[in-house]
Amino acid sequence: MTPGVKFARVAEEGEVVAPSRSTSELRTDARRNAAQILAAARNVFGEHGFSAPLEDVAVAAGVSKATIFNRFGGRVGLIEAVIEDVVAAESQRIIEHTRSIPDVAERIDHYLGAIRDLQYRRPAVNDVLLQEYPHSEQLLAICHAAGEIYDELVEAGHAAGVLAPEFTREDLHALIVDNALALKHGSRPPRADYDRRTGFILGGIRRPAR
Amino acid sequence: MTPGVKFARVAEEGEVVAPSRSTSELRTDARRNAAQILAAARNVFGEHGFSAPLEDVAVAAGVSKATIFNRFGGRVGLIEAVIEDVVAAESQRIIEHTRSIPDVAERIDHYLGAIRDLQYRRPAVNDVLLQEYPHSEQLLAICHAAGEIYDELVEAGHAAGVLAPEFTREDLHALIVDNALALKHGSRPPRADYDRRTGFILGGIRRPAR
DNA sequence: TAGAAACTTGACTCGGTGAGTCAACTTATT
DNA sequence: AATAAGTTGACTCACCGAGTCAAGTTTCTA
Repeated sequence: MTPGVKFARVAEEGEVVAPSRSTSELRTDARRNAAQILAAARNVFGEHGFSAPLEDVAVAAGVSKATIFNRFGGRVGLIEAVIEDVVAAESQRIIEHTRSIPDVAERIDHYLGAIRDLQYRRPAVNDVLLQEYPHSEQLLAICHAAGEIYDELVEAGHAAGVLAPEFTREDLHALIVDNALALKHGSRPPRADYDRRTGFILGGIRRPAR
Repeated sequence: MTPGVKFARVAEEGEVVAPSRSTSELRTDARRNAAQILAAARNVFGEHGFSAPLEDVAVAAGVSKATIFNRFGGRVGLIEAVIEDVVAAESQRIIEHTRSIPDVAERIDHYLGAIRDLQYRRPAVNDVLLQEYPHSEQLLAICHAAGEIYDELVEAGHAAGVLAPEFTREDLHALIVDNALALKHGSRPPRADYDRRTGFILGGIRRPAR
């Protein structure tokens, strides 16, 4: 294959074009390497964020860095291939669960706690929040979903009188982004301290139910 | 003069050694340049923090970068020459004023507001907080003073029951450091938003007086 | 006012890090 | 075993500001 931009796509189940040999045109060793790279990327990106050196991913996959370029065209392609597993799925789950909580105050408490938990456990989430990486479809979808829940929570919170009336959706966003910056550039505090601080934040923006 | 580590000290008033020609051994052009560099450094560091390129300081001073090395030996020397004006004086003033407030709750509110104000106006403060620059005497003095007032405020706040009982001095430090990180690496919000958020933070850690 | 020392500076080198490339080699496939 | 696909070690490149130095300029002194 001519090396260059036209790198092969990794097998995805429902291959639309070329029905025969459905899963792939790749040679078996190449397919195996691609799978290993994906697995390694999920681990390494999940643990260290999307700015982790590709070299690290390669080593974890037992493969050379060049192979990542052959298969995925570089960092951007690799991120796109794993972002769903590393970030999108979990954040979607949080949003859904949040929506399923009937009590408004609890809903707010839950969302902030869950997001902050995710930020703590998955640095890659912070990379997404800080928009450090290229705007792919998934990225936009995630951000859109987040923007929606911000609005819902803030509006419902005001209506129910359980949120400080002057608290805006921008404040909520800032809260989360500032935390992303602190986690990304600072030292991560012990979990107990972090959770206690989550409590203080909530205490500052919530109001006791009427 | 042989260039190298033994760069000339800029004239300080009370020259202890060499009483004759008290203010300086420097040639007049060198003295003028040094003054311009100091002025430029106060501006540039004050506005962009201590990590601003020395090139920028040089340009602002109407001088070449090499001259900064001749006079101050590099970034560290230059920071030491201006840190008092850029950071130490103002933070000392805040601490003193804070101590002069009789009411504990007001004292806490004032300190947090004033520190956050300083962080917003003077990025260099954040560089100091984040310990990004060499540990000079002044640095240590500033940090020591800050540590003291943390303890005082938290202890007094607990005693008076105006601070959440589980709030620690580490929490206070984290609050301030996280804000430093957000300001340094993120986008600075409009002032009104920033101040509103200061209010939320206080609301989360304070308790109404008995 | 000339000679010497002090001072300045443009144009360099350097350093550390990680992205991205490619010619030569290896392996699967037919 | 021929061929094309795939892999890789070793490279270049870019970045970006710190720090250096030989050559030129200014001040000082006598």
